[in-house]
Amino acid sequence: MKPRARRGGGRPTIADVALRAGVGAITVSRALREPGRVSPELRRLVAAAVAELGYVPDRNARALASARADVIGVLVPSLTNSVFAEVVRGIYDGLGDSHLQVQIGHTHYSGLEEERLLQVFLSQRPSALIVSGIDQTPAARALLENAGCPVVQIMETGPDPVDMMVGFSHFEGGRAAARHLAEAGYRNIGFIGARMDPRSKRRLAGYRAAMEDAGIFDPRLVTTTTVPSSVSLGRDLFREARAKMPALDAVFCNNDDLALGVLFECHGAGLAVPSAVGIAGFNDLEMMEAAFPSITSVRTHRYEIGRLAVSMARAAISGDRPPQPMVDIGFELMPRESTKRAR
Amino acid sequence: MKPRARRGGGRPTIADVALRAGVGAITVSRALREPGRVSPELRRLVAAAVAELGYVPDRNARALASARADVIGVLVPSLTNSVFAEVVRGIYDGLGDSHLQVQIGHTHYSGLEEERLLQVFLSQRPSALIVSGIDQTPAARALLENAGCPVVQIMETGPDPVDMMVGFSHFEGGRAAARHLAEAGYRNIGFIGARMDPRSKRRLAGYRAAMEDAGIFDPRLVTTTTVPSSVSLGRDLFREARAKMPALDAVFCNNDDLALGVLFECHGAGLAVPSAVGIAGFNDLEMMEAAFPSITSVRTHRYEIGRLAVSMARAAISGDRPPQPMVDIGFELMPRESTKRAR
DNA sequence: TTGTATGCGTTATCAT
DNA sequence: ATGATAACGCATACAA
Repeated sequence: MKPRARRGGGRPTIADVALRAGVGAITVSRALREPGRVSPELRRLVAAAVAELGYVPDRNARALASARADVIGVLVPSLTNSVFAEVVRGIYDGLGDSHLQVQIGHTHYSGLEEERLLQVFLSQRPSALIVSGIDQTPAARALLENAGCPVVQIMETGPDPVDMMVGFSHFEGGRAAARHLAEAGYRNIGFIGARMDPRSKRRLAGYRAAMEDAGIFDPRLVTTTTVPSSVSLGRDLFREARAKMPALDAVFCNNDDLALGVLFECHGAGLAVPSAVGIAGFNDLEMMEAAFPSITSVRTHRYEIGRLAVSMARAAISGDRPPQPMVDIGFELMPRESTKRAR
Repeated sequence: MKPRARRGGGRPTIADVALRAGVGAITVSRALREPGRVSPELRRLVAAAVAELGYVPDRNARALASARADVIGVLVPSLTNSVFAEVVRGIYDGLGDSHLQVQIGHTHYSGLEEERLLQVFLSQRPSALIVSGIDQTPAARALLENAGCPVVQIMETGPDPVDMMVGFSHFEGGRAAARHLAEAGYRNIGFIGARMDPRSKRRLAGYRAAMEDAGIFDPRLVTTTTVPSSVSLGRDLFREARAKMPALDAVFCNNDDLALGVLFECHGAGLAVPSAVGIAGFNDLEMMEAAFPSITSVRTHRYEIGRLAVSMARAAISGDRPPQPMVDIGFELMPRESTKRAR
């Protein structure tokens, strides 16, 4: 039977390299993936042949043969949330010179969407999976447990990790912020929250705990909505909160966007910050320090979470799982002008 | 010879489906990809078998066999820049129900890094490529021209597209902002710019053109740095600009982060906005409208650019290239309080 | 340490 | 419209 024309684009294959180097194809394969298992001499020959031919391994063929794609799947709620944008930056940076590729999926804060994306991702047999939060649906949880690859849950800590975990306690973060406001001398400290995803709810719980500790909790101090967060929403919610509780003299905001909105609303309404109104945010975006007055916030280590998640995943892929499968990376209260109340 | 155990994870394959449906494997393949070429009857049989077995096609095998991955490569400077985060959101949304996956690469504003990523991406034979800007290195340009897949350049318009293009004129955007400030009655209108990537430079050129038209250009009005943009940098640059030109009565900022910084610096220094200082930004982030006073900006249609780029790419993949390979999506000047100078 | 034979799951080619 | 067969390029299993 007559040999057919090659279907591929004529790119050099591993066989071409092997021929050129005068070795077997498998030796080329090994020299590229596990250089330690090939003699230095052959390794050199292979490297030379690769360079001369401009050989680039075909990822698709590799994935098919090994039943494993060099892909790390990442599930985040949204990339326009700059907090997750920074997590993703940390993830990319954590990749370093590995041949791993990142595949990002947006859950849009939906557990069902997370489930669906998990199915899609899993169908490619990723090398590892990074998912946001600890509130997966039971189905998603089952998928993760049977993923057959390392899994890292990020942004939060909690009991019962699927596999590995890097994050911090949003409850404690919320509590620290509220406690700070109370200690600064504010008495009617409101909570303003948008979107109210699970992490926001835990911040609210932390706020409540601190308020109850100080004996100054009042449910009317809490103003939330499921609407996505924005600066203008911060203005709106603050107006709403003040209408409900005119005595309000401070607010802890769900996140920094809202806090910025509150600051602008105060400017607009002629309310002095921090003397008439204290403001605290969450996440400590860069602008908090630059605002006038500068805004108190809870710094979260988003970039580091991304980096660490990848490094744990890579370790697990390599077979040496981190001794510490669960890392609480903490947070840091950043007290600033916006909560310096004159007593 | 004895049959070996299956290497794969035991997932049903196309052969299993074919057996179950009582058809050939290729018919299953076709029924899934080009239903129109399979008789309705067999199509039904195949669909049933797929459902019963829970068959999911193996992307890797598909990519290997067809020499084409269902991946659309996207190259952006950075994801922490919220402008590009929104572009990417548009891209994902534009995917709709297609089976395409997105692969994102960060060039970090480096032409060389863009070249490198292009090599990596190309090695997977993507279905399409979306790249940012029009300032590719000659090598990158050559790679794109020989990519063998549709290419969309985004964010800018310009002569000589590689293939397709969606964007707007940064020159005209900069010119419109500067002209607006001049028409508002400001005389000593500064330009503040960070990073100064090619697009920023074109905005600067637009600013200069408008200033020269008005006969009020002075090189000392321009303050730039290659440092990445941030709110605090906006404060610093504005201080620097004022030190250089005490008569400064307005600034057009490279982007909204800087503009916000200028606003805060004015607040801190007791400079009234817009009466003492006019401020205009670029991109029109959500917070511009919510700021106090609200900040004039040039609205750019980032999300739409992402959506459109994908829809053009998808059309080209399907063989029907858009009649209009080059789309200028425009921009919109958003005049606000920050430039309402009392004459 | 190196090589041989074989399989990975799918699609392109060609024939019917 | 449907099917048989041969790639696709690489990695696994096993032998040497």
